Amino acid sequence: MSSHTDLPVRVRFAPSPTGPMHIGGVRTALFNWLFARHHGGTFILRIEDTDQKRFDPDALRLITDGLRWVGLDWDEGPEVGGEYGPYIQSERLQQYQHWANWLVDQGQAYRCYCSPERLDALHKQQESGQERRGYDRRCRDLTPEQRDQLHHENGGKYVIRFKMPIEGSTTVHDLLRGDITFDNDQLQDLVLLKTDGYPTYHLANVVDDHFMKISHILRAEEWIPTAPIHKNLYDGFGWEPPHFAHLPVILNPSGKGKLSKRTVGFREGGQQIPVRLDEFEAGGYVPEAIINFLTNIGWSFGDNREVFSVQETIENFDLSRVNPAGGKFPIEKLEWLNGVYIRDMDPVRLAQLLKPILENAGYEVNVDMLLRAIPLIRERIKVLPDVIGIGGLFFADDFTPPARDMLIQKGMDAPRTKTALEESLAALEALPDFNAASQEAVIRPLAEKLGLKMGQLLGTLRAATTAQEVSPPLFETMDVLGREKSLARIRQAMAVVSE
RNA sequence: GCCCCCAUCGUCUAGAGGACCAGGACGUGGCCCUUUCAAGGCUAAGACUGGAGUUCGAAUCUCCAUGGGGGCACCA
Repeated sequence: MSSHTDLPVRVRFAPSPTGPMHIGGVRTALFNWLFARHHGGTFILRIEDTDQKRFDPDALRLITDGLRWVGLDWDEGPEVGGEYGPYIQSERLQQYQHWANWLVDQGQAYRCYCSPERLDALHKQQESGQERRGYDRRCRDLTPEQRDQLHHENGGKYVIRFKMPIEGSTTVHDLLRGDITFDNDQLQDLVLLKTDGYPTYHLANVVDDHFMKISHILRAEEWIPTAPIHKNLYDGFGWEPPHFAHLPVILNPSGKGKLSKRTVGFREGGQQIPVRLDEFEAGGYVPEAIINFLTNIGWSFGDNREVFSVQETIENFDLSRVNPAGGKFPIEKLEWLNGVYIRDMDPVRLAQLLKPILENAGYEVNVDMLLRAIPLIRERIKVLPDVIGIGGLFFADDFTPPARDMLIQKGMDAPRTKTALEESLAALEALPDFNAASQEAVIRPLAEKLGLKMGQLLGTLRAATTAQEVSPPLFETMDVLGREKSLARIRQAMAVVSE
């Protein structure tokens, strides 16, 4: 065990409840979870609802449902409790207020009376010129008289800002990248406590990570610039900071920038790709494929394998195999992997997943028949909804026969097609046992007798019984369909060709 | 504008100084199988961003350039 895991491993996934789960968030959660499970540690879910403006009351449920759907269970957090709770930040406000004021008392933080309007004006001015961005520290060194005056002018409203060191530099150790050093004059006097009494992310994060005894912070790369800020906060409190590792971001597959729900990615051809976890679910991706896929972005198994179970991933997971470089979202690979998992899935479970999709498409689903059809259709399905196009034929009660063009194969005409159908019908009707093997035994010789190529005869029959250009093989299809339906469809086809 | 991170086939990646004329996977092309479509098997094309160093030796170390990404809120 490496030195950074000497302490009990406690990691957290700390989403903000502002909307649906994003696939990038799922990846962050997954890596935390894998790390915890590998080290026999604790995986904590913490809800960072400190922004009242962006709060979405549905988001908590979307997060917990999403995590459960992909199989990421948490040991402490909402719904499960734990001894370091509460795990929802809005229920911990006194904590943050206490520690913000503690810093003020220590002279490490100060009350700032600058209005949002003044700050806006300041930022606008900075953006148009060459000046340094950020707060100008106007309230950092006020005299008691100035402070009293501003306090009155503002009706007692203020925020608490941290006194960032101005000189020197701050070095943060990242487990994936080594030391990262920032000049302190680049750091801001960030707000710790807002006017409404809520903490900012920075304060809440540091206080909670400390009191929840978080050992490792595994978060996305976009947080690197806040690491020195947090380091200084830990120093200010006199607390030992956790270990940091910043995970690479997932980039848009074709567009620019990171994959986000705000800049949705588009595949070649303008097709939209899923970004939110519920979109993946609706799109017919299965959880184990999504998990396997996500582990292959930014991490690799160690040998040349691409397909492996969650259990194997847990056994193998190691931060040293995380690739610090960000990468694009390889959606084609997920489609392939999804197909792999569908082909490998327990038929009963696959049937459970497929049934509602077929029903939503208007089919009445007989589960026995679905179970028998699954071996025929599963290897033709990449995403679950593909079942409609490839397997709907088994459940069509009022079957619509194919058009003449589909029935009449290459090199054939209507009369010959009609003859072929009639002869086939007669041969099939005479079968005492209607199964794939017996059908094949009479149809194959029939092709020769009629002077047709195998592809022509079978093509016509396949069109007749499936009405699909693409379908499972003929004999197995008729076998599952049964004598009655198969023969009825051939008769329907004869009528079409006779017209 | 300033700061930070990253850099191997189209894409996801293996590679932690000699084992690399760089391996795997997806995708793409070809062939085989074949009643369509898949699945499967075989196969082909395809990359170390550039330049200086260090070294007997560099995809691997250092620096610079370039490119890509992230950040600079009373959002997280």
